[in-house]
Amino acid sequence: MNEKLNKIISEEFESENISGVPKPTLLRLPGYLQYLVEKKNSGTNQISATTIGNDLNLYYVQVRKDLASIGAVGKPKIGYDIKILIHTLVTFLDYHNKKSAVLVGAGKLGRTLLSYDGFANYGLDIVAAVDVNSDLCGCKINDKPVLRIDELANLCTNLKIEIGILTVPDKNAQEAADMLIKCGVHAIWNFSSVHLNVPDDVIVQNENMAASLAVLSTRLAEKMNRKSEI
Amino acid sequence: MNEKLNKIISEEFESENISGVPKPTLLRLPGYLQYLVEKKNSGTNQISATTIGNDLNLYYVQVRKDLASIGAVGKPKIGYDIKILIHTLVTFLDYHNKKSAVLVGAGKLGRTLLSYDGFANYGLDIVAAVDVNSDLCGCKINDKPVLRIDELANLCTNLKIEIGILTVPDKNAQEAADMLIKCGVHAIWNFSSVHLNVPDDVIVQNENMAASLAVLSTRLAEKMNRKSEI
DNA sequence: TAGATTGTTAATCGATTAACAATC
DNA sequence: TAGATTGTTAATCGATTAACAATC
Repeated sequence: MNEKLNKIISEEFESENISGVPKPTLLRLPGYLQYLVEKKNSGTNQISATTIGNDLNLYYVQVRKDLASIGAVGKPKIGYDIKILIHTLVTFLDYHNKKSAVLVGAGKLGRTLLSYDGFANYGLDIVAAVDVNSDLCGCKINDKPVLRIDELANLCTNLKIEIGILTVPDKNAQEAADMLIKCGVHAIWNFSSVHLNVPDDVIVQNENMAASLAVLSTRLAEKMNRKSEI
Repeated sequence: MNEKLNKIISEEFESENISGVPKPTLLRLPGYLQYLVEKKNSGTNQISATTIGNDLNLYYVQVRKDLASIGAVGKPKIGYDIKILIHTLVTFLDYHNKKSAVLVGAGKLGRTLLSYDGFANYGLDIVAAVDVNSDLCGCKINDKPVLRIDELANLCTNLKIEIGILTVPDKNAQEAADMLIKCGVHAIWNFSSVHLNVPDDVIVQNENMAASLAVLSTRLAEKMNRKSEI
């Protein structure tokens, strides 16, 4: 009994099956989209799972499964209509739908993200940034105002901000997250490397560069090891 | 037969069990380390898997499994010695070992990464950057020289660069990757959003912000949907 | 001692892979 | 028609979860 209770208590919010699609599948979808757009631009109209798999180094059965899971339909012998497939992906990934975001922490990383216009392709619209450092405030970066942190609440309610992008130093991350949540933000894209404690109904997506680097390091160390053994 | 051949051909290089540790486990390890260092700094000497699990919203059995998989040993009733545990993690993640890296593409993102000193904690040493834009070259960013791209080969051989960090625009990513590989780099940390085609013995780690954002978007859309249903 | 906690072995669950029928 | 390709159902594989014995 205690086992089970403990399990429930510590259950991670991170739901595995998002919109009925396995998380690994979801993570591959943007890759398909990116690839398909490129293919379409170079004049391709139809494409088979086999071709996609070959080009992206994925097993073609998996590609087919992934595409089937978001409702894409192809024709035997022909493959998928690339235009329809792109539309299916964009719709599923909700890139059509504009989502407003505020960025907290206008340091180097924050300003870099502010300057990047590519997010629009993913339906993400960073409307403004806030920072504790008043020296940074008042200016505009890439047409987006950097505001004083005490304007966060107004900003969020007036502009119906759904997403907070967290680019503050680690030591301020939890505090900043708490503020965002108090302001009614539904989701946090966390670029700090600390684990955030948030209520169950708030979504946290970690952009975990340390984790990514750890995988790289470990694989590299293993490779060099193998090499020196030979 | 054809099935199997095809499988082998399209097999992704990305090995799942790195150093005998499942990939999901490996991805959690940096989180443990980060947390434990913080705990140690606030005076904790021993810690149990239960406590770690509670604080990081993980099931405590999983924490124990993860720690066991890298050879950490604890004492019943007491838990793990935090100092030893940190050492075990750092050693496993190869953070002690300095790895030289060169950054290709000194645009906004590239310069941001150059300016970030935190990588040293992970054993990553960015020694220099290169760029095609000669206006950017010659200067130093965070004490790291930005060089002309034709100096890449010399740089790599002279300084025994193992890792290439790719922060060029998508359209130049494959070409830049090819150059890095020709220069003998063993691993590429890819910040572009294109799939790189590389030889089997080159490690690619994708820092896939688009994928991360896709997960966020989809979870958010789902949440808002649920909400509007009520 | 008693009970919290580790470590290990078994059961479950989910994703990938395989096999095969349907079809343009 | 023949064969490439899709879509579906079953088998395999691996990670998580559960159960329990060992122990400080």
